[in-house]
Amino acid sequence: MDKDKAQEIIERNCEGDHTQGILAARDVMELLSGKWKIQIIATLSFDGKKRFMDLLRNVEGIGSKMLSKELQTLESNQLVTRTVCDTKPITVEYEITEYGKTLNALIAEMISWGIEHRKRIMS
Amino acid sequence: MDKDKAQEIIERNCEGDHTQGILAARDVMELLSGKWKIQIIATLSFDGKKRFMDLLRNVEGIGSKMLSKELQTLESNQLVTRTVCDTKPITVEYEITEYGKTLNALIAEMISWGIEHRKRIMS
DNA sequence: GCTATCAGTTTACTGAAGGAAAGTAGTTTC
DNA sequence: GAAACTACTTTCCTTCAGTAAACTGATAGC
Repeated sequence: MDKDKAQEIIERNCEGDHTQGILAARDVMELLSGKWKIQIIATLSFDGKKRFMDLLRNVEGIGSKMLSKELQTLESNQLVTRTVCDTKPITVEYEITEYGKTLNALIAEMISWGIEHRKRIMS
Repeated sequence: MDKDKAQEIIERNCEGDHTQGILAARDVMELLSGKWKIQIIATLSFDGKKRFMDLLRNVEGIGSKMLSKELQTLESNQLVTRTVCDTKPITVEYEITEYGKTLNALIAEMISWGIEHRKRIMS
């Protein structure tokens, strides 16, 4: 999203009733709420498909209970897909969906703002 | 942020170690965590400065304890300013800072994604 | 004196988030 | 037959986010 478009969205929300916009932003926060969802989505976005154990190792600090729960809600929101592979022992692959990829711009915005924020905090 | 820049950020994170990016995104989620911060920031961004009671009325559903607590953390993060006015009875004005305004692009991105998401959920 | 407004604080409670560790179930390797 | 790997699930526990309602203390109007 370019700066003019961002400004346009903000301005559209400034005239009169901006309940819808705020509700929409709130939905997004809820969808991505908690300590892990962004990390899981980002990992799958950056590295491509991964198995359960790979995620357990790559998403630093998460436990199996949390990972399993978070993956379920991400799947129910159609942000990732789950594929059982007929290997021995069975493995399960998780991959980000096309829809999940539409979050890239938002995540990129978070990363760039977050990095600037870190710089500000440090100094 | 335009699409190319978003893509560039994502790609930069894809090569090798992307811990910093994920940590930065996590920071942002933490900074904006909870049910109210985005709503408060958005209200102050859209409508300009507001007093405590105005916010209590405008941020739908919030109670005075939460509002007071959230405003304190937003102030400590330099996203809003608090100004006591020498009126009778005293009033306090909250206003978004220049720094807080740099969140506009992120909030706009959330709103636009959220609105598309709502459309998808409805149909 | 009674009520109301302003900007909160205090107390007491509930429910959800999250962590640690053990258990389940199938398969393969030693 | 024991251990190890796969992908979880279950149980138990603690901490924190959030809510409701009462209270504070100053001022102002009726």
